[in-house]
Amino acid sequence: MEDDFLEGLNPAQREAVLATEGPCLVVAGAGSGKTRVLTYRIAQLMRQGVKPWQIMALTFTNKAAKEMRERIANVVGDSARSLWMGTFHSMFAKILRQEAELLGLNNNFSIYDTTDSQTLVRQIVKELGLDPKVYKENNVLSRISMAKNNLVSPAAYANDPALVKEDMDRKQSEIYNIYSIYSARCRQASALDFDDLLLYPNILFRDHPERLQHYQQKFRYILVDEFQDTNHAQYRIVRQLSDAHHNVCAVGDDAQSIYSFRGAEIQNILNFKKDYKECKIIKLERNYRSTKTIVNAANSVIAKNEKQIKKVAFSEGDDGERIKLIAAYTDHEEAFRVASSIHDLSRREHCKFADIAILYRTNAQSRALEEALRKSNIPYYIYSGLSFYQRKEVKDLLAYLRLAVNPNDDEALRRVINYPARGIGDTSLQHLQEAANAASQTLWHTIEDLPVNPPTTLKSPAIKKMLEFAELIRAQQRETLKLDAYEAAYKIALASGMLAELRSESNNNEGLTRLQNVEELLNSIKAYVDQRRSEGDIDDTVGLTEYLSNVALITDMDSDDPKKSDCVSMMTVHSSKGLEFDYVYIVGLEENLFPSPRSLTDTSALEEERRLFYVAVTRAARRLTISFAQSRMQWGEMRSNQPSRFLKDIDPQYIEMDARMADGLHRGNQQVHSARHQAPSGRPLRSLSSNMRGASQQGNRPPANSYSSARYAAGPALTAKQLHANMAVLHDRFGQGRVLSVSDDGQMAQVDFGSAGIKNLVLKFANLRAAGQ
DNA sequence: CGGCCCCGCGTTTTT
DNA sequence: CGCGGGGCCG
Repeated sequence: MEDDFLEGLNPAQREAVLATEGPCLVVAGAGSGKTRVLTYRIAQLMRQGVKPWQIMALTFTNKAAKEMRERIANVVGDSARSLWMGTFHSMFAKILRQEAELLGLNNNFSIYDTTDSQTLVRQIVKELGLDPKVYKENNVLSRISMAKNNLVSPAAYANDPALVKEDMDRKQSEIYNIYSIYSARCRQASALDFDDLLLYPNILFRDHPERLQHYQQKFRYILVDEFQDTNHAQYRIVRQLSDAHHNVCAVGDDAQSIYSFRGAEIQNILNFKKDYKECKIIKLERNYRSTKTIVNAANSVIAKNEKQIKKVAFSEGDDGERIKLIAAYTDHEEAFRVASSIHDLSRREHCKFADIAILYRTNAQSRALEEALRKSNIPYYIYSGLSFYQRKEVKDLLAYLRLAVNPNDDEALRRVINYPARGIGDTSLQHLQEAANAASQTLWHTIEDLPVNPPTTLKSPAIKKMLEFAELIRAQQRETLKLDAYEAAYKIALASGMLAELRSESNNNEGLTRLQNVEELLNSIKAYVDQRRSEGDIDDTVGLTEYLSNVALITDMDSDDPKKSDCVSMMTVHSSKGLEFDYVYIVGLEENLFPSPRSLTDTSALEEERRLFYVAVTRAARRLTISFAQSRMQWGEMRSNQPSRFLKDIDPQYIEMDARMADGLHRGNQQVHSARHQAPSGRPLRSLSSNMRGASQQGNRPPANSYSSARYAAGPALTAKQLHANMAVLHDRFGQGRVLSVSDDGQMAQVDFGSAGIKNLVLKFANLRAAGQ
């Protein structure tokens, strides 16, 4: 077994696994077995006797962390659980909760998501009487974010002539002021935004050297995945933490750096060898994913970029087919020809839909494609921008939960103080906010203070309603202490009136979906509680605080993969990073779309767009098809565009032309090389055979580990009336059980599931069925 | 206070 | 075209 350990790794991979001491940069091209190297490297460390809690492995997505943890567990077993492995944000949120006191934070701090931050900025802009058109929240927020990423405090911002001048030039001279108020408000509310989760560790290390030293000693080995995507704050954290032992391993691919608009700095990977003088550089250049054609074509594209680490990706696979081009007149036609091609692929080559992906530059492009796939009865799955956790009804319930844990969370309070409607309108809320601002207090404090200190602006009915609301929240706070997260959440959903409100609106499809989403959220909380309990590392209740600190950093990108439901995957190129598919369609290769219009004036932005295209191309394992349309519906009008310059970047020997293009029917595509042409692939769509299920799913997916399958299980769910003690029942997850008792109100039942334990189930969601003999 | 309508605006988005 | 926010009216 010991000897087998490194078997199946190529020399470069092996070197990367074994170079455990000292700084090390692993330049890992697309499909080069990067996760494998990281996994083995960690296993190797543990074989050398390093304890799992001395290793910190940082990723950018929960998904990547989860995948790696599972793979490591396969090699080293249970001890993988003690690794510090996760996203930058979740690892440092955990550390910040431990160090809260030193930083003047509350350890039950809330985490503001982007929407919370936006609302807060909008609110501040309004309060300052500034023009919201000049101070658009995303604009302002990206300035604030930039400042935080670069560790620039509000005071330092105001005193930085360069920053001030930039703002003056853009006629946004008040940004420093908004930033300052924004920070103060977050602090008051005991809330950290995403950037704070990276900023505060830096503050901790700066102001409390003994804590820095502590963590330097603790984390003897640090690994960072996707290093090309680190921003300055993350870079500083890694830099400082590794300063004692110098055991830092950065893994990444500069060619796949596509998040500069979020503050990622490609320089961090490009300069790594300057920053860590004695570092080893290992290049993983063999691509195990794609055909020679695809790898070579991708190389020819990326070669057009100036800024990069020189490397030669190569494939030992088949030559494979040349890249297919589809030239369409309109986006509509493009979509139908892609659908037709997918249909052929499935029928002639019997490939699975799950092995097919359609990638686009912008989410808006999915519409036409959806229509075409639906009409062709091709099942598809859209990785939508709007995640489950961003839906209003889900955020509303989460806001109640946040309040129960941290009532000073002003954004949460603002969100639900009048939902369901309890007669506290905008004006009252505004007056409350003014009073709060005058006293430099949170909304919650101000409400609690109302009996002693009522602002003259608030009328007594409004005050009464606010106090009632406060009592509701206090009651939840008290309850919460005794209950697990699921029980607490369910109580809150009931007591707040949310469930009643949603039920009353569930007579149409939309309303029903909202209700179901909330039920789904409750289910997922239950699943979370159960899972944590089954892991056994939580002895007593898994409370709301625990749950909330996790949920804030989760997106449903992390949950299930569409591969298991055999659907064509549709997503933006950005979301496709890290994934692979046998058959890939990249659509919309047109100027002003891909590359995007904003990138055209700036070389480095254009290089990033090219890297984005490189990412798209390298998702394909076996066959790549690229399409573009002469004109498309954009913002309600037809616009025409030239084929993308990136098509010209592909070495023509790897391209096979669409018949129609080769015939010269297409005008304005002189930039695209002609090539030997083949039989036409753009046959018109006929009505397609329809024994496939056209069950397209979209958006609105349940979170991971949810019981979503329960709803589709056979047999009607049992109601309280049908249940009696000792009755045998079936549960989708716990299996067969025996009813012990039903609660008086008929809402809950206690069921003994034998080895799975005795569970208190809420009948409405438990979906119990009679155990058939 | 709350609902409805109209206007403005519109990349990408791991956390 | 489709969404969200602000304004206006009941």
